[in-house]
Amino acid sequence: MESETELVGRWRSLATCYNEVACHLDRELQARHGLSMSEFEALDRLVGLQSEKCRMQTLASDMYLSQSALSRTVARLEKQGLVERALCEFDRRGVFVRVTEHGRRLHGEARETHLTILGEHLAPAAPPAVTHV
Amino acid sequence: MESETELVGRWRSLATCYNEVACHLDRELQARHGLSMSEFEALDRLVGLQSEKCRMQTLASDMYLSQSALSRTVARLEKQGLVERALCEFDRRGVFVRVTEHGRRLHGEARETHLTILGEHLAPAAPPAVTHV
DNA sequence: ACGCACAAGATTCTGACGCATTTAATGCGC
DNA sequence: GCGCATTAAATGCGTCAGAATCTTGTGCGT
Repeated sequence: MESETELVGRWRSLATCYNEVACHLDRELQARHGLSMSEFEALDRLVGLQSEKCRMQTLASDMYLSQSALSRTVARLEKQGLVERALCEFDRRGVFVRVTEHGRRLHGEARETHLTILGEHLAPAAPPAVTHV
Repeated sequence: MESETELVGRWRSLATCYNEVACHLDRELQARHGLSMSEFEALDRLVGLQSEKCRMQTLASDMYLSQSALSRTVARLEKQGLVERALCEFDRRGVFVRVTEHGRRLHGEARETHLTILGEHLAPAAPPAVTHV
């Protein structure tokens, strides 16, 4: 069993750590590639897929984004020419999202930044020998 | 050294975990006490202080909030009668924030919810082997 | 073929944040 | 005492997220 104080402490460090990384990630991705964190993540997941197309829904549930937020995120990506929306011919309610060549290229560049930032700001918390402060 | 994949994996689980907890926290605090996460945190820190008053600045730097966000958060809390702003007589630029009785009472109630949610959603994520989903 | 319940996305509305700017007060040099 | 750089906090503005709502399309029952 764990004391309430420890529980709260764990939560606070988790939050601090997350915010720290998220903040740097967002700032750098924006500065160097003009991408927000959500935009990068969407791109990242799309590129990581086997199939080249993906339904909106699928993406939304994978990412921690509401359906409406994803819709707008994809809209922004589309406006930048990084992804394309394509209607599904079999079920015209459905919308497929596909990364464009430009999107792939930008993702490749942004991935470097992403990894760098993670390395810099996430690493120190890593070691399994948890010297719990 | 750690593989890139692991690094990204660690980041994703950190993010998922944080979002999971934050989402539940926010939802429950809002539903049961009408407080947002930032509002609760501000209240929590204020109540936890030795002295009963605190400068805006101090609060802002403790919390992961920008100065402007804090200003607005305190404004909301004030509107609900949970805190009061008071001018500092020695440095009239400064503003003190103080929890009201009402604020203390609500904080006491919300703290229970806070702890419950943390217990439910933070605890299981502790082990380093994060079995995602 | 028609109607109706339901599903996928888009859209609208509201609220919060960050950035940049503004207002007001301090204190330092002269 | 008077200007000027600096600091504390507030505020206008643009952007983004979530909730609720709207639109369009599907598929089933008759």
